[in-house]
Amino acid sequence: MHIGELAKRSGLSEKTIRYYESIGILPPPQRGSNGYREFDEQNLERARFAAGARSLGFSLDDITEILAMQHRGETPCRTVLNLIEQKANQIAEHVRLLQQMEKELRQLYKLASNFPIEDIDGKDCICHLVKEQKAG
Amino acid sequence: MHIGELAKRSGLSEKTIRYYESIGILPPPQRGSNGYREFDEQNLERARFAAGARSLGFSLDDITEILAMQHRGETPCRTVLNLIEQKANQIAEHVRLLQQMEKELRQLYKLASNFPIEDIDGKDCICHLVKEQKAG
DNA sequence: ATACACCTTCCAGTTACTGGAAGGTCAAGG
DNA sequence: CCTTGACCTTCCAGTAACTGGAAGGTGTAT
Repeated sequence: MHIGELAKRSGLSEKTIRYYESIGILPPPQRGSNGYREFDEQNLERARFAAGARSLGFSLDDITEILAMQHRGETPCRTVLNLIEQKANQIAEHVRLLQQMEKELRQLYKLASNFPIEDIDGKDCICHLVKEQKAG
Repeated sequence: MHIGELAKRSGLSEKTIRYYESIGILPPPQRGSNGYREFDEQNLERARFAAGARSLGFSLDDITEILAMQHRGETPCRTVLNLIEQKANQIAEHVRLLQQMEKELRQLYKLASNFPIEDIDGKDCICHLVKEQKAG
């Protein structure tokens, strides 16, 4: 299959497929006499693995490592399992921070809504509130 | 004050201060006879505003725009107010996606924990689960 | 004299792509 | 034969927001 079909079936864009090839996540495929890339089912598997792992939040470095392990004949499953747990924990922490941030923004909004909106230099300007944010 | 003190008092790193100067978020400051940057309280204000806005999740583009409005003598407050609301909504959506992702990862982890961990090619390998993720 | 912190510039790298230019290939229609 | 349009190619540059590091000057204390 050509790159367009692989893109459709794997969920990656054509650009991304070429990019992944350039950084070694996908192997250089066969080429037709016209220079077009020719992909087989194995390429599709690999592309789908990459797409799935990315959509779970794994970095390209993680993916490279997992694929390299497979290539060396090692079983990456335990590694993947560990990565999954790590990633889930990282996300939980990330969510915590974002929720904190959202709360602050909503509070700021509430506070600021009562302010004279044209007061550019006054202490009641929103910009002054923003300044207090972290480095009060 | 020199860059080190500004860094401490604003919460930005020295690198970041130079970077902000290079892209116009901070103005080119006075220089001492030795070439060292000399900052005043106004620079500190501006740096704090930038730090506060960044910590609320605003982009440097947002910040540039707000500062430019101030510079033009416009009152950025209404714009800032709108941005705050927008940003809060974006974050809420982001959180929703991340939580979905975390849920998927935890499910995957649970599922995978029961699998024979050394099964590299079998259908029960974690890697096969990962592949099903988006492009099943 | 030398150690040390502090400052300078500049270049390159990070992450994961995306956009666009300039051009070759293939099949169908007129 | 020509054109249109979809599909493919390569390469270069840009994104966001910095960070790291090299190579070197400055200020102060011992």
